[in-house]
Amino acid sequence: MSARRSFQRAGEVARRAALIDATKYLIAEGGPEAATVRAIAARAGVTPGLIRHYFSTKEDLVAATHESLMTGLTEAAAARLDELPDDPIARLRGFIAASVSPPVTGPRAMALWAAAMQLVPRDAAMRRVHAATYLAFRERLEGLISDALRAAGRPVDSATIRAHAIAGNALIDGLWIEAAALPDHFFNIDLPALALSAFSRLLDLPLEE
Amino acid sequence: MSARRSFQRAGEVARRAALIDATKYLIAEGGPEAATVRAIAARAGVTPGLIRHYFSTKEDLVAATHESLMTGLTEAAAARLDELPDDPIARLRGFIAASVSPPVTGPRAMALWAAAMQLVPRDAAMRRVHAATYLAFRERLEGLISDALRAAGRPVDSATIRAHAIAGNALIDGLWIEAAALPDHFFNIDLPALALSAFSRLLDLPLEE
DNA sequence: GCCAAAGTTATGCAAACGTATAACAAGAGG
DNA sequence: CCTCTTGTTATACGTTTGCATAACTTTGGC
Repeated sequence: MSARRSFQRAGEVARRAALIDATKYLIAEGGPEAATVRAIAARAGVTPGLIRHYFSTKEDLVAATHESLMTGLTEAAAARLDELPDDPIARLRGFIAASVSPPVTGPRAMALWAAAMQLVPRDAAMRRVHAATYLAFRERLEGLISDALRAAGRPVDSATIRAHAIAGNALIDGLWIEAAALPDHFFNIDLPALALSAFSRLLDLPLEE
Repeated sequence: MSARRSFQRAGEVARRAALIDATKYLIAEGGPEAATVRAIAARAGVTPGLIRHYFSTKEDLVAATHESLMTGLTEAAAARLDELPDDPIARLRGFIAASVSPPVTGPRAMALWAAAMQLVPRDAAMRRVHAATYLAFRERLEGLISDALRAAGRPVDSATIRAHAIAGNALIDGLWIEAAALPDHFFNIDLPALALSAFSRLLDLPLEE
């Protein structure tokens, strides 16, 4: 009786990805309290015990989920970079526009991000992941800004560039957060155009088409 | 033995307020998962059963808490505006600086804000409250920007001012969120100075001292 | 001063939580 | 075809959770 459930081995990368995806889905859909080990396992098509086999604790899984989300957002913004020409200004323009366009914008990413931010102030692992991913994005932006200014024959002072990257990063973050939180109010606003216009004045460097 | 604990009747309004305050404190300090009925009751100086006497369910209490929080934040922000001097540029400068300074900055405010934001995408009531408070803040900023530009003898185009307010609001939000989330990376950065510098370029209007 | 109403406490319970441990079975190596 | 490894399931434990219920105690009205 009670035949043991049959299964297939999926390998570490696939299983970790499945568990992280399930966690993302559940948090986005029902908040962190909906992402119980049992619900995550059920959605990933495995039994709860397997979570412990790949993540030493649930906190680990949540931290890995946040890392996946943040790197995913950064990659989404940078994905089109390779398709762009070598022109540094066009590259900066594409990066900014992609950062405030779908799929980065969208209530799903927002809910996940907000859930993670709530843990950052008091969970050391989450803080570490967040610091690393935040800085990765900012340094990417900083490099693009530096290249663009240099190409425009502008002096490149590292402290100034750093300040530009911090402010620019904050501008991007604020824009996509607010747009995702209130889609109704931003539906008819051209967010990329607004972001590029603001960046142009921020850097005193024309970025609009 | 085990003498029953003595108590005083406090009335509905006082008890409800005490329970809501306790919930706020606990969520700010330890996140929603720290706000258990037992912890809330302990902090409010009552026993857990009393919560059920004033709120039919814990969800009721949490909803009442968020409503209290949001309206409180709006009132606090509005109150600050009246303390600023008459000079439009000084008013704008003071508003920006205050928006990226304590107590707005700080992990406590961040945790509360993140807890609320996380509910916005899937809770209609929260979305309504958030929209109202966000727009109230943005319109204040828009008015201050408009006054400052007018005082500087600059043309005031309403569409442009609106875009400036959206971008400025995003910049402020992004800055205080990131500073609150990663205090270690921002503790030696003069956030008000950075914000004012960025705003100066954004508006092409000198705001620094 | 007593009585009824209601505010408050005390106790208990069923369910769900994260985690630990052991049994099993699938798939690769020989 | 067999065997060993380990990915995976199954079961269980202790804790904590939200909630229900009954007992008690304060307070205001008569």
